[in-house]
Amino acid sequence: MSPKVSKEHLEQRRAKIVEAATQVFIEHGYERTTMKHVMDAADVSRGGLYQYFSNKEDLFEAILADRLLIDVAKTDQLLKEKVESYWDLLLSRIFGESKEPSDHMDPLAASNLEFFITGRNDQRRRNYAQERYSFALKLYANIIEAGQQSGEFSNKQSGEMIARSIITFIDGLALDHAILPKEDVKLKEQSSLLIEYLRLALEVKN
Amino acid sequence: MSPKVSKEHLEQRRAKIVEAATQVFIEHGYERTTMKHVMDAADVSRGGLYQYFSNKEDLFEAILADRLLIDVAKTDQLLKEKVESYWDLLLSRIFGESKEPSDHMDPLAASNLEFFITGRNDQRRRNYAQERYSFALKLYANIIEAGQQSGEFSNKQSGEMIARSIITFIDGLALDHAILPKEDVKLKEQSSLLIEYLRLALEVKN
Amino acid sequence: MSPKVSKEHLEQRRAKIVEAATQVFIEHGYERTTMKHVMDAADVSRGGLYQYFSNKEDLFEAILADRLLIDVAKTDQLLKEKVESYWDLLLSRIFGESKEPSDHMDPLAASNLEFFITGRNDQRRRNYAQERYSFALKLYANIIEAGQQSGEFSNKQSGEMIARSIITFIDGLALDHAILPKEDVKLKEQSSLLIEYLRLALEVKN
Amino acid sequence: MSPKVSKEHLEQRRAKIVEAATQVFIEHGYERTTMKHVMDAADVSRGGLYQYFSNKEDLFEAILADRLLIDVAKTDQLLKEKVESYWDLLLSRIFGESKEPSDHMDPLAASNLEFFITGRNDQRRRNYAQERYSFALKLYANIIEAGQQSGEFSNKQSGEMIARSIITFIDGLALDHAILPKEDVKLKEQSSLLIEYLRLALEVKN
DNA sequence: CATGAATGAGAATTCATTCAT
DNA sequence: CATGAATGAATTCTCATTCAT
Repeated sequence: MSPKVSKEHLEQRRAKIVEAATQVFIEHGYERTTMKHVMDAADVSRGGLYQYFSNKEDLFEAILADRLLIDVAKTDQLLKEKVESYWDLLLSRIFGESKEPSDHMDPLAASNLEFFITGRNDQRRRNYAQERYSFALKLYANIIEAGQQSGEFSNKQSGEMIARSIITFIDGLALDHAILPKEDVKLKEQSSLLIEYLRLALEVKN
Repeated sequence: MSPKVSKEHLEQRRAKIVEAATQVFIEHGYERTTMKHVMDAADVSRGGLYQYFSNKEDLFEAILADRLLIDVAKTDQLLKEKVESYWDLLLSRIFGESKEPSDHMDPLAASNLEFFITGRNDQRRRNYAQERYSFALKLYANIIEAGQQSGEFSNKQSGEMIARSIITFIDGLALDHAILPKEDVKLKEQSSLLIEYLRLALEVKN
Repeated sequence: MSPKVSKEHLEQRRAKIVEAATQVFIEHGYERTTMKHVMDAADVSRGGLYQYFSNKEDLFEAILADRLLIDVAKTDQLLKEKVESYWDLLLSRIFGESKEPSDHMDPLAASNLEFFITGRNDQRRRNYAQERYSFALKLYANIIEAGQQSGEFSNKQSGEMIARSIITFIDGLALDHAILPKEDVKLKEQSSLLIEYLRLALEVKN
Repeated sequence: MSPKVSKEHLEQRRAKIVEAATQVFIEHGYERTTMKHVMDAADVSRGGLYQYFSNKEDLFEAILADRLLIDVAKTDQLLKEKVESYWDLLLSRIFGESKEPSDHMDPLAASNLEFFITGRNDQRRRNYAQERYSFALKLYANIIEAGQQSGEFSNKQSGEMIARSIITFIDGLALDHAILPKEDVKLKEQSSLLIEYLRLALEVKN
């Protein structure tokens, strides 16, 4: 009994839904998008949608997981390519390849925050949030601690705490960016301040 | 001519609703609380509730406004009492009277963020968010700039940008505190890092 | 124990409510006006309003009754003044003093129809409707029959049936006038047709 | 790809709702019927009902549209069959196949009037009313004008105005029939008067 | 597997009427 | 008498989820 449809076909269909749903979530936010929105955007039937994702939460988590995978892949490549300096590595981790502050932010970030904040009383969601947090924390902390051991960074501050404060600040930026007009957040300038701070805190040589 | 009930009674009733609603919002968050929740908690009838607040948004904004008033009053008093050093003033503005990092956070903060983030596509809500942001920004910026002019703080960094980054970081803390278990946010430690950073950025003497 | 307030005062108050309510009913129609609308327009308190009229239906009926009284008074005067010809009498009864078709209609007529048609399943309302119908019928019929007896009108058609058809046609006009744009109803022209018809049916000499 | 249920099934279901709703509207009138009434009568769930009709207004308009279609079909057939005399055509248009006054009236007529009269301040409803009026007007006017051109009717009166007055009178009849007891309206007799009038106005030969 | 019709719990809001002061 | 706060029944509409075909 071979499956009626190929695995690729299923994968394609799923990918199409994920992509369409991402756009919908970006546009309407997590709470306000309905399964109907997704159905229409992905051109799937109700039943079809539920075949792949058993509810809105599941769908959103799938999007997050997919993106995490991509993110991890990027980081892995980063680690392979450029280890000239941990400082550069840290910057590219924070700001992407350009290693420079930009006035752009992941368009899904707002819905992301929304997802976790509206679900903060739900244990499942809390666990998921924590998992993701731990993951990100480890990522930053590893880089910083490696830099400290190599002597590139100072040991004055705990690497983990610096990592935490990076995440906190970026979360704050994402939040304000979601809520306020661009003129108010000054994404770029604030990012520069963050770099400035890190340079001081880590006593980066150069 | 003679009103049925005294003005105080009305105020009391309103206050009772506001208080009860605050607890409900703290417990369930903004999106998840329903007017029914509030009715039950405040022991008011449906109609009674709607007499005072014409919908959930209105009710929540009333709570925010009430709290802002209290906050402003506190700040005013602060300004009258202690102007020994702008550094102290800034700290008491950030952490309250104790001027010290604590592991406690305004319990309504989470719903607050939720309110603004789920309503980020609503113009009315955006305006409201911006208004509140501007208000807070001015508050911090004024203190910092006064400190700079007095020579207590360095001019190296723009006072306004520092003010912005304080807000961003605090927002990030509130967000993470809402979502993650206490052990992860390390409110107190991160607050200390913030102080450390400000000390560096403002080149506070002492 | 003399009453605390004079009877005139009460009458004035009542009249004020009736007048304001009339305007409100004209503007919003019967179903759509709320007691709140009336309260605001008449500048009375809720309780005050209910003191005079125990509900919306009662209020509306009071308005109708008041207007009927005025109408009856006018007719009485008509009868005293001008009995030169029953034809003239009939016309002034239908079109008012001018005895001529006009493009204007009692502004309350629409709410009137609405009142009776939405309440057509209510026995009380039906009775009231019938009462008013009988009254109007008698009015027209009396004039026509008197004209027939005087020889001014022909006996070919039953006076009562003509009276009925006058009412029916006027009701139809009121209805169409309420619903359709002025251009479509052609109130004046249709009224002229009615006269034309009556002239034929009654074989009016002149 | 394969739809769950046949198109016929959907049509049947829709038809069932329309039919049930028609009965409900006849019984309670437009304003007084609630979607719950319809749900119960049609044995549909709330969601099911809203799947087909997005609100009460939509539902009612659907009923009207369905009936208009039937009406148009009947007229078309009429036109094909009997063009012996325009007079007969006119009568069958007014009174149906029997061409004779009857003491019966479309049971939905009352709700129909109610629908338009309670919605007279709503632009959408007004447009709809006008559209329907224009349609009916053209229908009558066409017949009369054709009769005038053929010489069967006199040109003395404008065909369009006669058409208007027919509609006005029928509307009046429907109104009175909705509100008053049968004994008062005398539908049959008044219809005869209408015929009499038309015969005079059009100077019908025979 | 895919479809989309059907379900029904639940939330918001309105308003006539009552009644304590 | 007058006031207007309080009540709560009633209604509309939405949407996640199920399930027969």
